Amino acid sequence: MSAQTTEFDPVVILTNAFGRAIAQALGDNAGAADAMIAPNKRPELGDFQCNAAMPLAKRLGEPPRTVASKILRALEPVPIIEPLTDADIAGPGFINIRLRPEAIGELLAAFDTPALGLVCEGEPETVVVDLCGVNLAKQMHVGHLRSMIIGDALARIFERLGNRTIRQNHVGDWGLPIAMVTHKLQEEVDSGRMRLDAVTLDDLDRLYKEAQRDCTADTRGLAAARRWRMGPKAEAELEAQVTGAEEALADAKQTLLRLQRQEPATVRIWRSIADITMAECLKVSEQLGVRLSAEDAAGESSYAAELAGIAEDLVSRGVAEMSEGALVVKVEGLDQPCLIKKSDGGFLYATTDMAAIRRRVQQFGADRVIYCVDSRQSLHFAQVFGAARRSGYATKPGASTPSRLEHAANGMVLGEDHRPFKTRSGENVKLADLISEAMERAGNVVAAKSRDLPADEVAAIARAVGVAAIKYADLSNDRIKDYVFSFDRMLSFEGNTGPYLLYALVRIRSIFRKAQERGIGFDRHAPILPSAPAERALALVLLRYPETVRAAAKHLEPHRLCGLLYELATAFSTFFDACPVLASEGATRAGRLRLCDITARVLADGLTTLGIPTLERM
RNA sequence: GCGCCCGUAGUUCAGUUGGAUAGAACAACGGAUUUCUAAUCCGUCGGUCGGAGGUUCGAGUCCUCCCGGGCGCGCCA
Repeated sequence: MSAQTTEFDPVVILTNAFGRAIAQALGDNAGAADAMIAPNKRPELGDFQCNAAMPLAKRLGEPPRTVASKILRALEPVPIIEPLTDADIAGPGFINIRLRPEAIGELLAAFDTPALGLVCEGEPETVVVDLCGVNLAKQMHVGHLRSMIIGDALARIFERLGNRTIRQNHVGDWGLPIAMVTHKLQEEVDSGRMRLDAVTLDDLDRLYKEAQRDCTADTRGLAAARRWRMGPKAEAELEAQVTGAEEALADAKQTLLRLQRQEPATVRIWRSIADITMAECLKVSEQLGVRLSAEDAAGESSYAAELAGIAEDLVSRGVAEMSEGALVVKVEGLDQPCLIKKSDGGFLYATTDMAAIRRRVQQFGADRVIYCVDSRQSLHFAQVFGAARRSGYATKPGASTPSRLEHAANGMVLGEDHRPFKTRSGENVKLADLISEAMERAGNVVAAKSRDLPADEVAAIARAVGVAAIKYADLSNDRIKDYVFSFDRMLSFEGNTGPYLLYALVRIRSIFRKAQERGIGFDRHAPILPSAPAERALALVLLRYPETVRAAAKHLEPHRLCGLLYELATAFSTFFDACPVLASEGATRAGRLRLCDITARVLADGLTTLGIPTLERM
């Protein structure tokens, strides 16, 4: 497949050519040696380099430069490169490779298709992406930000590569904490203090915290008061608190039972809580340009009816066993087993996750399930994945091996003080507030820089710039690491930021607008003849696009694509500065226009693949 | 106590399967605009890659130990 004449990726062409040369020169001794072709570390020496001679030399017991020389003698002519001689062997045995100038234009022309080199390889897979994970009755905060942004980007990357994706929002909508707040809201409504149709998410957030507090008995405080003889008044107060908490907890448990029995009055309250929370969640998704719909929500409640059956199934097949009164599934390689059922008969979130895996793999047909969740859950997922594989829930009907279950763990969002991102008073920052602040700040900058644009367009630009800033700042960092959130840095519009990428794109758009104004036509088949260093450099970055998208998918790392797009924007900016497009003439102008067009399409495609909005002007 | 993750320039971050002289950006300083958006470009300055051993022709990358930071560790979700 890679030997097609339409191949545009010089790495692939060189890998094949050098692979054949290695096999011919060194025979079986070389085995299936990789040609180790890479972009040249030192551009002044060449465009690419072959690093294969050194490891082969070790295996063959010959000096590496001798091996390199043999490879070169066995190398059949490669049309895209300048002829190689021993003079191109450098250092311990690097082979420096330089593309012919015309070849770069030809490769780029082969790359210049609507698909931009990204065709589906092999069978498309069904990929389930678990993202967002919002909890009922709680404001969304920065903790959800990364899961949503990274999850959406990964889903888009898989879609771009031709796979079928299913987004799943594993909503925390079940269990005792939800019952607590349901009960609390019921009390507020019953007493007439609140009207169900006027409840806001802020109200729920407050009630949630109050319910938590109501249900937490201060038994340690009471014990301490008795031990230190703090007086009858203090003891009585604490006793009343503990009694009250026990009652509240009992009420909550009753509410949970009523929910499980689907009692209409209780379900009505719960449904309101769910509706209010999900409306906010979808609003935030929409603002951020995260593709997440109401249909993608599969809450814990949707699995509740399956849990008992799962426990029975696991016991009957000998997968689960009793341990210290609880039902567990032991997982090879882990000290702690996966807890399926508490000694009091209740189920845990691991049980729900097992049910989710079963549905995703066996019902949805997932070949891969990717969890975009906080890295703190890594032990939990190791347990659940292990238990799911053991139980067969992770295996598609008729398949012989389990589907791939992967935790795309993300680090935390930190404030500039390197502590978890909070408000000054120590509260979680509401995601809605964070987004509106980004847009407001972006609006200030846009209004200051783009005075000649109409007000409504400025507002639209500000929204796009704010979202691009937030999302690019998140995506361009290594997913696994904590990252430091800074409005000033992400909106500075300088350096490695979302706005910088957008700026590169709008500058290209502007060239084409000007071209049209001046009656300069665009020939999308014009020969590309990169002669200036900036043109060569830009072309070589463009050719790396498809492989970079694939690498981002392979490693579940969107920041690889961010890095390439930043390099592309930088290469274009340098080109823009050094190579006049419209002021040039003839073939040069036509070729440069086409180079601009391809650059704009790759930039836009890359940004869209990451879920970052694009712009015509800014 | 056990486990996982992280440690790279003053700051924020890249660094591909182990490949040449570890790269950007910000900050600081100096330049560039009668020309397509200067929200830009070019240059200068800045590093014992947490430390010590080891494997290797070659280590930021792999192994061992140590230091520092974060997170997690059966009946919460």
